[in-house]
Amino acid sequence: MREFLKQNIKKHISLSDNETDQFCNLFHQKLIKKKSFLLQQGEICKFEGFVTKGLFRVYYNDKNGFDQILYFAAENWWITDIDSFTNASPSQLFIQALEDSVVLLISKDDKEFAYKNLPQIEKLFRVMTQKTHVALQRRMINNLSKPAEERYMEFIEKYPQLTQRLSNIQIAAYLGITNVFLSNIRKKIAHK
Amino acid sequence: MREFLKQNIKKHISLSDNETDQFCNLFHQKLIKKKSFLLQQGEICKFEGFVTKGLFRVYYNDKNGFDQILYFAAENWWITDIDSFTNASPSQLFIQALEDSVVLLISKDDKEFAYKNLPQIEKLFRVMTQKTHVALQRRMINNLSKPAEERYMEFIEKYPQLTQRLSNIQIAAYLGITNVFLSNIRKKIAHK
DNA sequence: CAAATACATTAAACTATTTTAATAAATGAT
DNA sequence: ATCATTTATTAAAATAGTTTAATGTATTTG
Repeated sequence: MREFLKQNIKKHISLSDNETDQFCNLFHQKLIKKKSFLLQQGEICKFEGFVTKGLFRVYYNDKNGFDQILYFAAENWWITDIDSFTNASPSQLFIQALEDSVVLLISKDDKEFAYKNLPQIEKLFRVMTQKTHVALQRRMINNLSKPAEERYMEFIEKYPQLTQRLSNIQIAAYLGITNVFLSNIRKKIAHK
Repeated sequence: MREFLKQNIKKHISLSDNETDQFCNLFHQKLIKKKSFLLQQGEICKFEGFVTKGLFRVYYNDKNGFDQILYFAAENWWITDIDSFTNASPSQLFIQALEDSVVLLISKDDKEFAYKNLPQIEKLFRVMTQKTHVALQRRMINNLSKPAEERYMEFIEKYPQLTQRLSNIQIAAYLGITNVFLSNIRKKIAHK
């Protein structure tokens, strides 16, 4: 369903229907089964994606085997490893479906084509990257200045629907704590 | 000295001399004395800046009075609170000179003017924002997956010149630890 | 140059978070 | 339906990092 993609684009910039169509036609749909990977550590990320159904986690697996989740992407979210994609360097990240999912993917060549031929697309990605960056900056401040309990409370408040769809293991990996410690936090909160 | 700015731009995109000049002429120079502020919490950030001399810290002061440094900006680095600047919202951040400094500033209106009249500027900021975002993403992974000692070692390795110019208090605030704990780490390292 | 302020180090007590391990409940696969 | 795997919880011991406070040294500032 490219409709969701079109709506999403128009949330960021104003774009003629014609240009919108041209751009959206560069995307190809792909189905990803639960637990399979859209990207694995060491691969070069060759796509930028838009989730139309399902849920992904984008994470880093450190040398102790510990997963650190950078972000989740459910319906209407974009996913890529922007580092690997833009620099054509081996990715440090995994992108895995946590549910049976559907994404619309655009290749690097087609994106370059869009930059050249659809002038507004440059603005679209400038604006989107800015927003993503602001979000990450806010999260960075949060992570560094607030204790885990507060971060957990804010997470379930901010993403109630996502909380339902995620295991506590995943939420802990996003918050940067162990699932054991998250369990303690939950117990403490429940007693209030 | 707009020369540094021009060189910096050409590191990101290719731009005609004419366009480069037009864009660079939109910047105004400002001198900032050591310890004074380019931006304070609560203000709306009305500029995007390029440091030609000196050193700044961009930081968040949390409710416990603890400083959390988002990044440093020395010569040839850009500074702004992109959140406050793009959304015209009150900033959560302080930007303070740690040395007597000089910056080139562009206002929001002039930047909008550039977006409209100098088509390549849209690309410039898309590319720069992408790079900034990649850097922050890498730092996020680092922060969450490595202990403070390792992060400190990597910091002094990656920014040896900056290390010389910064107090350990500032470095600790960047690493997200107390200066007391940094002192312990340094002692431990010295004994090796 | 003297006084005041900022900086770096150390120690001791404290708190947040991890690690390991065991158990029970929920979910998934054959 | 059954067996295996994943998930959530709990407890106990260990570790990373904070807090407070004291001390000496370096750096500013009047």
